[in-house]
Amino acid sequence: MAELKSLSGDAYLALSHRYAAAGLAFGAARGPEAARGCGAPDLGGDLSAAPAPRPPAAAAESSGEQSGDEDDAFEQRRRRGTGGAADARRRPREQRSLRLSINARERRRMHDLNDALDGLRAVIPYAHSPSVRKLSKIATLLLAKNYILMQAQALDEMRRLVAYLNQGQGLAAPVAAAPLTPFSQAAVYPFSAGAALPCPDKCAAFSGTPSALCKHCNEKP
DNA sequence: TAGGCCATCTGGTCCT
DNA sequence: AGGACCAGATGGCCTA
Repeated sequence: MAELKSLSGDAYLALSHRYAAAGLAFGAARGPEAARGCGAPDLGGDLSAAPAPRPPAAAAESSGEQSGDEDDAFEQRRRRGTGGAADARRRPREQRSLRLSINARERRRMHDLNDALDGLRAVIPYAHSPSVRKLSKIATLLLAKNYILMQAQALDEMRRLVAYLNQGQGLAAPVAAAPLTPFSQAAVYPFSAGAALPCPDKCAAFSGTPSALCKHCNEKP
């Protein structure tokens, strides 16, 4: 997991593939179906599967129904008098109904959160095959963060490349370069007109390392 | 069996 | 007052 936290953009694809294909660190042998037997309601299971069976405590869901477990827990709290200050002012029946509605709301909220996480998983490039275990919540977030960083890095590199190409074609003037640069290139235009430094120097001037996207950077000296 | 991951319940806090 | 959000506690399921 630590590797996800410090992952650079460059390493993202390789790692995401690793997680997807091998399921490293997330339990390779765990199939998508096996992963969620656990009380995981609808969203707990894999995205396309039918809702997994629920445990008794979860069966009531938002219907406001009470399970036996929840009844017991409620009774225990009532006897202990740990219902909270607001509850203490209410009649038991009222307390209970309020508690149920709060629980249902919280359940809904968590389901919405899980929906959003599923949406995030859907757009993160990693293997979505049925044989691959679903990303955990934390892995989803970390992978998404690294994916964003990687995209930003690629975008930055593309900008530099476009700027370089424009200059090489004698289009160094910002006005002439504008049609080739979809973003506000003028503000970050890397080279002054007429500056004819060797390519690796130019690339290195902005990233500190030669660009992988620049053919000159990859040329043998 | 331990550890990871998860859903749910719960009380507290903040906001409208 | 009611709803949203949060974090801690608890218990279930699964894998190594």
